[in-house]
Amino acid sequence: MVIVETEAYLGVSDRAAHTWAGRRTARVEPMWGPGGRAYVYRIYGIHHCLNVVTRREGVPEAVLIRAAVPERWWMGEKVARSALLEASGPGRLCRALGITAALSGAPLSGGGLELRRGPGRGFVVATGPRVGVDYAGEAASWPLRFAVDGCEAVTARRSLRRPPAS
DNA sequence: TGCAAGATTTTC
DNA sequence: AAAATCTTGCAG
Repeated sequence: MVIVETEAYLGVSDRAAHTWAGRRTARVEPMWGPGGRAYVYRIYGIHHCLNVVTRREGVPEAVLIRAAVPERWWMGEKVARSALLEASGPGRLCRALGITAALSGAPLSGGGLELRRGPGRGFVVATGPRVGVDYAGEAASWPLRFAVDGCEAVTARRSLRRPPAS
């Protein structure tokens, strides 16, 4: 799959982050570990969400993976609409990839998960506020969501903006 | 030990 | 627009 939508969560100063104000519980422990590992949590009792821990040990920042598309579609081939949207949304993405909380803390290479640089091809990255964090006060308006502009598998496209024309 | 709320998805 | 569904975190 090729990741097409992400959100950043900025450690202890980000009210929308699970590690806001230095929270450190068993659930978020992988966030506090070294980068390059997964942080997976269950949400609403039903779904799972996958994050990539990004910083060094002790700095709990991560990127939430919200949507991905099949490589074949990304390379221009046609795929069924159901397949295109199979990993659209953080919960569906985890279900499509078989990711559960059991993988929280696992390395993103060699540990059952494989994350690598995708085929970058002159796409436009749109930005906007993060989804579902209205409770986070000012942080709710921070433009920390990033997505491939115009991609149908990207969620909540209404709130996304293209970068200023160059 | 109990309860309110949630980084969502699906259906009415 | 609202339910489904249950874990986490915090209060007591």
